Amino acid sequence: MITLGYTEWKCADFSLAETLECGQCFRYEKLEDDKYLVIANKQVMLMHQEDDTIFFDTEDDISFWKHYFHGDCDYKNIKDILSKDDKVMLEAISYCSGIRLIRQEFFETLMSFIISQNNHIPRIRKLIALLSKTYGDHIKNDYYAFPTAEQLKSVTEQDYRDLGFGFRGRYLEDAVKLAQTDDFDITRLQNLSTNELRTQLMLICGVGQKVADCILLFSFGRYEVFPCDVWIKRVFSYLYADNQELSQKELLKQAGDIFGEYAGFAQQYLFHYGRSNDIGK
DNA sequence: ATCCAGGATCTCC
DNA sequence: GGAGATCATGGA
Repeated sequence: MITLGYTEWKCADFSLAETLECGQCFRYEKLEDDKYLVIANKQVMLMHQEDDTIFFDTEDDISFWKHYFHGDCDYKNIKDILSKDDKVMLEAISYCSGIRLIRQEFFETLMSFIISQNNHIPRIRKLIALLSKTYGDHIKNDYYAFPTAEQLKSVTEQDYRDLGFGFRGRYLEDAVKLAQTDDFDITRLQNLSTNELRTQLMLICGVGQKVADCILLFSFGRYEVFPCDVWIKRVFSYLYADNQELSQKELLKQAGDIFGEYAGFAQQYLFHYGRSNDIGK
């Protein structure tokens, strides 16, 4: 394949590496020369970064990718607000100041974070790639689009188990079934309040509050939610609660009081900073 | 080898 | 409605 040229995108407050590798997204590969291959929107895109410019290996329109990487959001303003009078957050943000919250497709996010529960990130990525290769559309080389709910409609719990999804097979089957009902019509979901949407998502067997909150944050742009997983429990307790163990309810209340409408951004900075430095472990 | 993972559910009380 | 066991699997 002959590469005709790149399309450049200059974007401040953006690190491609941090954004892809901070745990919010599972469909990328790091290649040599610090180039990244990202699969989304039924396409495989090669990209790399030089200073504050991203180079996309295409001459086509890249408006999808600008939207995908939350290009219309002023991160400097958010970081200033979060780090004002908060030395802990200032430290976390300086560690990974280029994280952006990726806008991911709903069904893929739903399935991916069901798969994520009680699982390691490298294995999550492997299972998602396997699911895509088994049921998704071929794109090119060994890359496959994430399957649609329609493509998964007759896949059974046992099929998932045979592929290595373990106890999550039952959850995945239920998620596909419900995702195809009118109640899960994407336009209807988008018009729900955050609390209504969370309640709706948690009707799926296998979707608890943490998975629902990841979907709210990564797919519906509900930036006030604060997904609370084992790492956030450790990191937040250590950095903000004098290392005392907080119940999830108490932690969410405190995080909401401190970070307000930008809690989701704060969560990403804390998660990546804490996990990369083994904070609280 | 043994522990544990971007949890949720089920089963007790 | 809160604590504890259980769930599959493989990476570290």
